Amino acid sequence: MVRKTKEDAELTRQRIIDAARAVFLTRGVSRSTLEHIALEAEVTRGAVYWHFKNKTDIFYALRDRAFLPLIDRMYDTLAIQSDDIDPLTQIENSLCDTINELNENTEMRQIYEIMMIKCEYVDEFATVLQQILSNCSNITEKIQLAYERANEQGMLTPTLTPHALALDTHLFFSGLLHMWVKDADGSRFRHQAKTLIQSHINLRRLQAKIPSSKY
Amino acid sequence: MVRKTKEDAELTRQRIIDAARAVFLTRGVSRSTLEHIALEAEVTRGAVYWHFKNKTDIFYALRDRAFLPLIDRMYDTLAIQSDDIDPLTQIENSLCDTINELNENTEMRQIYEIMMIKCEYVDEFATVLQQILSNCSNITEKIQLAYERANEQGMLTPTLTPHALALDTHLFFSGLLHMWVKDADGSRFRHQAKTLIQSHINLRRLQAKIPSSKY
DNA sequence: TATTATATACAAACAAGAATGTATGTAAAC
DNA sequence: GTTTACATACATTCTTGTTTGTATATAATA
Repeated sequence: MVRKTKEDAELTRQRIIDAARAVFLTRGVSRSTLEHIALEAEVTRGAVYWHFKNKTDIFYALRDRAFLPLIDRMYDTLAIQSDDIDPLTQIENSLCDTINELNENTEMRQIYEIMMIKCEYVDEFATVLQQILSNCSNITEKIQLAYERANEQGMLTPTLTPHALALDTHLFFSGLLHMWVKDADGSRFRHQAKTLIQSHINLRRLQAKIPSSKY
Repeated sequence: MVRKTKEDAELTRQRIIDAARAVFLTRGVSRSTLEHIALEAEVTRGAVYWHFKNKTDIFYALRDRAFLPLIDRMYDTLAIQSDDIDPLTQIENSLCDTINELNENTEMRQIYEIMMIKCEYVDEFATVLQQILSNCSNITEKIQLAYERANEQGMLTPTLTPHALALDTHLFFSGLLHMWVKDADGSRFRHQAKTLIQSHINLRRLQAKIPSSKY
């Protein structure tokens, strides 16, 4: 046997990554061995070592396949400036879109779960955290710009500055993502994630003046 | 040597727990061995095995020493009903108080860091997550009650229901805690945590009607 | 109170199994 | 013919749990 074509080799590589995802998810990154992964991928450790330097290398491959794309996507949808859609709805859509993707894309959902609650951020992994933080900063900036646009259009509560609103939104969404992931059975957060996002954004919309005494 | 008094034994037990905290923090829970912990505590593995069943047992001891107390404290400060302090300020104080405690109490801060980014929630640890989620639910309920009181006193924006507001606050604070922990150098979130909390609460306060055209 | 028995609080040694990385072998693609 | 894409075998290191040993605090007893 052995000595597959280039296409076959790429296929085994993907099989190993997929296997790693499954194994990481159930055993956590640290307790997963290359033997586990190889077994799941139906290859030997030899194949794994051929395609990857070590477990960390596989972890990074996993991250690149899902974590970064989703962040990029969020970044892009926020950066669009359109006259058709108001900035607040744009933020709302962007957040909802991310939740949607997690709902529909099993791979992405599982990788997020691994990175959030099945990985210890020490040594080689510590840098990953900083990268995530950095990406978050960029997103927050984009959100702030959207709030500024909303403000210029007079749609925003005057209570807080766009900067403060953006930070608050960022923290809200961070919390939501964490809870969304941890809420495995969906009873607490997953089923109402979109409602939560809508509420969060609505709180920022300038309310039509309600005549105080009428009604 | 050996055969210390009961007090001496309790002291070594504490030394082991403290050592575990230091080791977990730098190496992560999975990569920490009982040998590491014993070395840090200046005892042998024999002592560790005398006081604890295994590593998981030590982890739970750590959690009980800091994680649960802080949650309880938050719960208690939220549950107080006083006429002296308005409910919104009460929520604000409760959140700020928690952040304060993390700032001042190194042990608590480190244990939170371990539990948030240096631990993999699989197998024996998976249940811990569910317990945390459950505690969070209780806290959210208390926050909701406070918002309801604020509402009755007419201090609340009518935009959202107390329930929705409480969920939003919970998610905000979850996100803040996560970012606070990850922001090790303090440049992004730690230094402005209280400002963020104030902003978050201010957004809920019913604004004095601003004459729309004057200035 | 003095003596003895027993349980305590560890240290040290041991045994066994994992896990890792590397080295070697090999058949087929190029 | 050479390189690729693995499988197999090997050596080493790490960890863990258990077992054994032991000095002494403490309780029991006389």
